[in-house]
Amino acid sequence: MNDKKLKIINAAKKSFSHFGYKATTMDQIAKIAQVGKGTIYTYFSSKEEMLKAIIDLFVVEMRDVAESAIPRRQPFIKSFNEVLHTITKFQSEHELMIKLSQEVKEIGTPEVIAAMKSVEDEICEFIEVKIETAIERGELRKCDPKITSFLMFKMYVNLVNDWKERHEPLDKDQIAELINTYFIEGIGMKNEDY
Amino acid sequence: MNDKKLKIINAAKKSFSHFGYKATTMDQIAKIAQVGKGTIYTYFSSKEEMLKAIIDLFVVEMRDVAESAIPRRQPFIKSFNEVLHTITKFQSEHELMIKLSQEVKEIGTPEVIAAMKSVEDEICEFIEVKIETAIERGELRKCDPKITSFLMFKMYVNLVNDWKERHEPLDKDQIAELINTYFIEGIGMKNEDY
Amino acid sequence: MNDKKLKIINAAKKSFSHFGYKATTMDQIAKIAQVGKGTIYTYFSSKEEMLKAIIDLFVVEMRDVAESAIPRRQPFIKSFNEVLHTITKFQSEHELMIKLSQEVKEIGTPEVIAAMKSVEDEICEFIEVKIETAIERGELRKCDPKITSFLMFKMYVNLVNDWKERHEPLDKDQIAELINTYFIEGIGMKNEDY
Amino acid sequence: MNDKKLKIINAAKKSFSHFGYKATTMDQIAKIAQVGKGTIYTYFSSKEEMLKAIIDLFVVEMRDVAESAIPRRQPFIKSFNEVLHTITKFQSEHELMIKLSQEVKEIGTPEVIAAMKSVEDEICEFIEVKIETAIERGELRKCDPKITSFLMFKMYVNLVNDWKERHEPLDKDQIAELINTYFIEGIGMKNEDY
DNA sequence: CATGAATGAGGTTTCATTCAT
DNA sequence: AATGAATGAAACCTCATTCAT
Repeated sequence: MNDKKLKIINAAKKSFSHFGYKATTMDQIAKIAQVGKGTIYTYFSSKEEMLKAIIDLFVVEMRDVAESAIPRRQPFIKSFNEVLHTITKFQSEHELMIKLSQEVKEIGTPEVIAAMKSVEDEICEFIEVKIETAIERGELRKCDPKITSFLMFKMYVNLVNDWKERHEPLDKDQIAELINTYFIEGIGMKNEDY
Repeated sequence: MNDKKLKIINAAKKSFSHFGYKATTMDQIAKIAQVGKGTIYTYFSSKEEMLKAIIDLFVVEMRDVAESAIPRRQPFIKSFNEVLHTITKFQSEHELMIKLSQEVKEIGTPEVIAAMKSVEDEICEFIEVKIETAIERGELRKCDPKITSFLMFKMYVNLVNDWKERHEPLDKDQIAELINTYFIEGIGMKNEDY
Repeated sequence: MNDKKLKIINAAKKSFSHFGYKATTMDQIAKIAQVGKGTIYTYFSSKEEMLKAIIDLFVVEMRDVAESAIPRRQPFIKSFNEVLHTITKFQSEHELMIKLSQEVKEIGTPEVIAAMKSVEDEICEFIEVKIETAIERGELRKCDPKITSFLMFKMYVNLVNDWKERHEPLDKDQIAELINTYFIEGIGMKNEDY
Repeated sequence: MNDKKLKIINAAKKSFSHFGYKATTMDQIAKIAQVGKGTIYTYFSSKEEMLKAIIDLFVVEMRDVAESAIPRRQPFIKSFNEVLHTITKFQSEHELMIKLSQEVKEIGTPEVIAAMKSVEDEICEFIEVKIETAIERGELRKCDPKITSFLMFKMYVNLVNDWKERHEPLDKDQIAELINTYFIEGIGMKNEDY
C-alpha cells in the first residue's frame, strides 16, 4: 500500500466519520490528505470505489484479527471475552462502519451493502460457533445460537458505541462484566437468591 | 393536518427511510406524494425544515403513546411488554428516526439532535423507573437501572429492526419471549439445571 | 375603473417603486392591495400586461395634463416653466417610470419599451415645439430644438429626482430658476459682465 | 487578473448591461464567456459577489483615471473637456454602473450602493473644484459650484448615454461643443445678439 | 367574481469527475 | 504521477400562472 493512497484512505475515513459519506466532498478529503483532488482519482476510480475499498480493507483486517484471536479449548465466556477485547481495537473503525452501513444502504449498490453486512456476519458467525460448542459442552443452556450470537454482538456494540453518546464511556472490563451479568446470569430472581 | 401536507410528510418519511436524508431529492418526494415539487414548499420552507417537522411530529406522537401506555401495578415483565408492544406501532418510524439521527448529526442543528435523542431517552427513562420499582419490590436482582434500561431498549430495537434485515422478522410474542429469556433468566447454567 | 382594479394598480406602483419590476412578486402586490393573488388575474392577464397598463395609464394622464397645461401666446420661458411645474405633480410617478424604463429595457418586449419611451418623447416633443416657436419669435438663439428639448427635460428630471438622492431636495421655484440660469443665460462671462 | 476570470467579468458586464442584473442568468454569462457554468463559481462565490467585484473594480479604475487625468493650469473649459474626454473611455462601463445602481438599490447591500454613488461623487467633486477655481479666476460667473458640477456631469452622461438610445450618437467634439453652448453661453438672447 | 393552494419551468448553486499541464 | 481549474448534471428553491372551490 502506497503512502499517498494510505493518506487518502485515512483522510476519507476521518471525513466520512465526521460528516458521513454523502456530506463528504472530494475537496475535503483532498485537503485533509494534503494531496491534490485529482490525485485521489489516480488511486480510486470514483468516490464509491473509494468507499468500497475502505470497507473491503476493514473486512480483511477484521478477518485477520478474528482468526488470529481464535482461542483454544477454554470455557466459552473466557474466549468470548478475548474475541471481543480484540475487536475493541477496532472500536472507532467499527463506529465508522456502522455509520456508513446506515448511510450506504441508501446510496450504495447491493454489492456494497453485502460487503458491509459481511463484517457483522463474520463476527456473529464466529460467536455462533463458540455458542454452539458451549451448548454442546453444557456450558450454556439450550438456546438459538443464531439469535444469541446476534444479540450478544449487538449488546457489545451498544455498550461500546451508543452508551458513550449519552453517558461516561465504559472500559473493557466493565463491558465484559455487563455482558456476563445480563446475558449469562440474567437479572431475574433465581431460586438460589432466596 | 392538511391532506396534501400529510401525503408529503408520508412521502418524505418513506423516501428518507429508503434513501436517507441527503440522498432523497425533492423531486422524489414530490413524485411519491403525487404533488408538484413546488407544493412541498407551500408547507415547508426548506428541506431541512421538513426534516425538523417530521422529527418534531415523531417526538410528540412518541410522548403521547408513552404516556397513554403507562400501565398500572403489575409485575415488571408484564408492564414492560405492554409498553414495548405499544412502541411496536412505531416500529417503522422508529427505524427512520434512528437512521436520521445517524445522518442528521452531520447536517442538523444541535436542537434537532437533542430532539432526536430525547425520543430514546424518553423510553429509556420510562423503563428505568419500572426497573427501579421492580428491584424495590424484589422482582429483579440488584443492577444499575440506567444501564439495564438502556440495554433492554436497545435489545428490543435490535430484535425489531436489525434482525429482520438478515433473517425472518420476529413477531411481538417472540420478541417478548426472547427478551425474557436472555435478560431476565440468562443463558448461563444455573444450579437448578443440573 | 373598478375599485379593486385601482387598488391593485396602486399596490403594484408602490411595490415596483420600492423593489423594482422583477423583484416585485405577485404575492406582494396581492398583499398590499389586500386582494387574493388570483384576483389580479381577473383584471390583468399577466404581470407584464399589468406593467403595460400602468405605463399606458401614465401616458394618458401625462397627455391630459400636458394638453390642459398648454399655455397661450407667452414668452417661451414662462410657458416652459408652467408645463414643468405641472409635470411636477407627477414627480413620484415619474420617478417610478424612470426606474421602470431602466429595468424594462432589459425585460420587456419591444412594445413595452416603446410605450415607456413614448412618455419622455411626448414631453420632449412638446418642449421641442415650444422651442421652435421661441426661436422663430426671436426669443431664443438658434440651436437644435431636438437636442435642446431633450437636455432641458433631462435637466429637469435630474434636478427633481437625482439631486435629492444626494442633497436637500429643491423646490419648484428653485428648479425653474436653475434651469433658467444655466440654460438660458449660461454661466460663461458675457461682455456686459465687464 | 486571470484570463478566464476576465472573460467572465466581461461577459457579466455585457449581459448586465444588456439585460440588467436580475434578468441576467448564470447560463447566459457562461455562454457569453464561453466557459462552463460551474467555472463562474470558481472565481465568484455567488451572483451577488460577482456584482460587487465588478463594481469594486469600476470604482478603482475610475479613481485611477480621475487622478491621472488631473490637468494643469488651463482655462476651465479646456481642462473640463479633458477630464470628460478621459471619462469617455469608460462610457459603456458608466452606462452599466448607472443601470446597476438603479437596480441594485433593490437588491444590494447599503455598502454596494454607497460604493456606486461614490463613483459619481468622485467625478462631481473633481468638477466642483475646477468650477470654484474658474469662478475665482473670473472665468465663470458666480454660481453654486455643487449644483453646477452635478448638472454638468449629468448633462455629459445624458448626451453620451441617453441620447444615443433615441437618435444618432454624438461624438466627443459634438458633446464638448454642446455643453459649452448650453451651459457656458446659454441660449437666451444676449444684448450683443441684437 | 374572488380566492389561494397547486404547479413546474427556470433560476442559483454544489460537487464528482475530467484533463491539460 | 500529481495537480487543480474547468465542467455540467443534478440538486434546492422561487414565483408567475392556473383552476377548483
